[in-house]
Amino acid sequence: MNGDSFICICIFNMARSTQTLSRPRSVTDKRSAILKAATKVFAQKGFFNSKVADIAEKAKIADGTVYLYFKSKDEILHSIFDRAMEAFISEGKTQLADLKDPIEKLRRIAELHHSRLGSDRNLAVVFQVELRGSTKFMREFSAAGFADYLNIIRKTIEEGQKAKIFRKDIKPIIAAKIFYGALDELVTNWILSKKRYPLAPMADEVLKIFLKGISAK
Amino acid sequence: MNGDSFICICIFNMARSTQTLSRPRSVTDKRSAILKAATKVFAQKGFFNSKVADIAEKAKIADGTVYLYFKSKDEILHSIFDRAMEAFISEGKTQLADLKDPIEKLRRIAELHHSRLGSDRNLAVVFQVELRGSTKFMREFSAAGFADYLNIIRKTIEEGQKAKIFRKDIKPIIAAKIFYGALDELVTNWILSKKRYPLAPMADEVLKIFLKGISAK
Amino acid sequence: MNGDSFICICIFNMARSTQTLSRPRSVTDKRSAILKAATKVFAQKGFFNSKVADIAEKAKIADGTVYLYFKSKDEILHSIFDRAMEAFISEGKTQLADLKDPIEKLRRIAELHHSRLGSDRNLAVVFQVELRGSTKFMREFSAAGFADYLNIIRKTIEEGQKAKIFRKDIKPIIAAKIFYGALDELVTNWILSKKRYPLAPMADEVLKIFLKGISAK
Amino acid sequence: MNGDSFICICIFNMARSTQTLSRPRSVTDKRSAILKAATKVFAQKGFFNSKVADIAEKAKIADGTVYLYFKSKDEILHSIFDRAMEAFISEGKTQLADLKDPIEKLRRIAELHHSRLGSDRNLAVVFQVELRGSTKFMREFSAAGFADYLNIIRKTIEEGQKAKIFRKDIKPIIAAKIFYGALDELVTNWILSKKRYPLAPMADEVLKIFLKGISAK
DNA sequence: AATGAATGAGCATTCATTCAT
DNA sequence: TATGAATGAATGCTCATTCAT
Repeated sequence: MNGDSFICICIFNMARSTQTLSRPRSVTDKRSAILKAATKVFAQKGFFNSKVADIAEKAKIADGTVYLYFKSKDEILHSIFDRAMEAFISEGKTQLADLKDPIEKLRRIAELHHSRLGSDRNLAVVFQVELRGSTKFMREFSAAGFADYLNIIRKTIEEGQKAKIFRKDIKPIIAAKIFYGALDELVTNWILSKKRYPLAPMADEVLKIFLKGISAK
Repeated sequence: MNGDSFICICIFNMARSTQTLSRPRSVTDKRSAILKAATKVFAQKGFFNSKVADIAEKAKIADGTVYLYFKSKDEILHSIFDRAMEAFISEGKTQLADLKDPIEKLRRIAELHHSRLGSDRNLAVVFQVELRGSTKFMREFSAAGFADYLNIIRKTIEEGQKAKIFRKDIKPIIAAKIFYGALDELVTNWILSKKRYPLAPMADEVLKIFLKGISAK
Repeated sequence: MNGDSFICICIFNMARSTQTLSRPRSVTDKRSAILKAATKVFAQKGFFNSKVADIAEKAKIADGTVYLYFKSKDEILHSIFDRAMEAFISEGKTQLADLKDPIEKLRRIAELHHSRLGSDRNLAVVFQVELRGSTKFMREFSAAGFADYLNIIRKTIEEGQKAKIFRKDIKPIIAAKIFYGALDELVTNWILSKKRYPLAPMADEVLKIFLKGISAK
Repeated sequence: MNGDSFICICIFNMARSTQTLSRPRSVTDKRSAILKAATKVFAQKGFFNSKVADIAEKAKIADGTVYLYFKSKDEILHSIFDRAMEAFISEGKTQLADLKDPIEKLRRIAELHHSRLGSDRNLAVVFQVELRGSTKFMREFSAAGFADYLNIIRKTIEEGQKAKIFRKDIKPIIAAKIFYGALDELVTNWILSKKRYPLAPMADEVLKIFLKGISAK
């Protein structure tokens, strides 16, 4: 299943890049500008309270132009997710490729999770808050990249079990969700907090508990 | 004039209480019916896509009647949260009152968390999905009952640390968030899953990992 | 202030007494209370911005009770006009009855016009502003008591013409409108002015100009 | 104050015309079309009973388009008044500029007043009836152009007094209101009358009486 | 007569989307 | 491609009126 997903993503990336490369740079730039503007606007006002006109203004284009790049307001939200998730998973795989130790892998995942979202607050807000504003989106979200992400964690846990580093009495898929949930909650708290603090160090706290929690010793 | 008013008010109050006593059921029922209907509608369509008319229809009342019990559509969402959170925390405190062992307390919290949400899917959807659709609400949410909830967990962890059952090198407030995040993620997954499975057993999985993770041994 | 109102009501009741006597006192009182409350509310907020509930509250009765005395919100406005106009014309006729000199009659009319409206600001506001908010009402208004009022003035002018006191080259009906318009405008100005000054003395100014204007000399 | 207003109006007109000229004709036309349609609709149904949709329909545009030109239904009413009053006063000043004799000036004012309103019944209805439907508007109305108008009349009367043509025992500002009130009442009567007759000749009747009334002789 | 909870028609305004230029 | 004026469907909320008690 993991293999499948991997292939899937690869194909997807290829398809994407083909598309992207064949377009003049300005096209990509404008598309990017819209996504960036939308991320900011959605983060500030929320998806439902954001007007397409706000996005267009922030992207310094006319309202109608948005529709040359996206079919609808909904699609913009999707694209934000797609683009970020794609980059995220792709970078995750790259970073995990040279690691063997499951513990190190989980550490890398946690660090990546928090450093990524911690470095782009707007994106984080959209991920933690806006993407969850509708069951409709959540299902698609869940079905798409998110499942891939969970699978990477799950496989790592399974590897650890095979290597007798991790307990065998835990279910890898559930443990993966627990791991993800813990990381996720800290991001959400970070976003909603009035205090501004670095997110990255939080990853350690999760690891401290989770790794001991699933340790075979 | 003062005397008159006084009598007036007395009569008025009496009238009120008579009325209220003879009617409490219908008033309460109607309010409840609206909340129940709204929970269902919000769970199905999402808050922003739900019309007040939908709620009224499901509650079998006229549109305008909704506004005799709630000031706005927003207030309905708030009330759903308030009522559920209040009941949740109140029951939590009751159930924890007779427990001494921090481990048992955390177990009880986890079980309660999952059994409560697991027994009312609509409410769970609203909690997991709709309440997070806006930073605005999330902040209020966070500021209100949610903080109480986290505090209960945090204190329990602190107790465990004092009793030398739990590790001292973890920060209770962060550990509390991790615990909550883990439980929460399983609820979200349960909601979004196409498969229908009981939520309650998931609590054990969280406990298995978390308790070992924070154990002093 | 309480005393004033009381006298006011007494006068009013006397005028109405034919109708009124056949009804139990409480009925009349409640009807009056509603009209008084409505006059105040309409004067403050304007007819269209006034709620029936506001009127009921000010009259210290239940919303529904209003409809035991008036068929609709519109009818309340009508009744305010009818009652006041009736009282006004009736008093006018009484006061003019013992006068022979057309000049004295016009003087009496002008004084009455300004003293009446000048002594009840709320009523004046309703008369000058609210009653004119709809052509629909204006036509009925025009058709009803207002025509009577104009006729009294017109006849007086005609008398003066016959007595060779007033010019014959003016059309009585138009002169009557001019006289009325002049008086009316001063009332409107008085109402809208931020300054508070007595209205009654204004009548003299109108008379000074108008009487000379129509004088035969 | 009169001088100031004059300059003010001039500047305003210049600014207006610059703007207007730089816009494509269609923009101006659409704005005008809305105002014209609104005047008609308000005249027929009254402001509060008119729907924005009615105006849009009559102007042959979509409902939403109204809001590209006006911020609210209220603003439409204001604009009708502003535009008409501006044109009215501006034309009045022009026409009075070459006249010296105060009597001639008053004659011109009266004629202009009646010929203007007499030539656009819908506008007249809005002016006489709708604009007076709320104290709120009346105050603004009174504060704005209306005061200018009264001042023009007042100054003319003062000139006449200085020239010893008019009586010195009348207060110019009150006389101005009387003159205005007389003209105004005839307009209102004309509007409400079921008979259709020319309004303009009425001006003479007012002049006949008023000029004799304030004459020094 | 009196109440006031319930009704439901009614409407200003917004904003995603389209399309003529 | 890009524009932005125009569209018109969509909806939360109000409030005059009714009616069961």
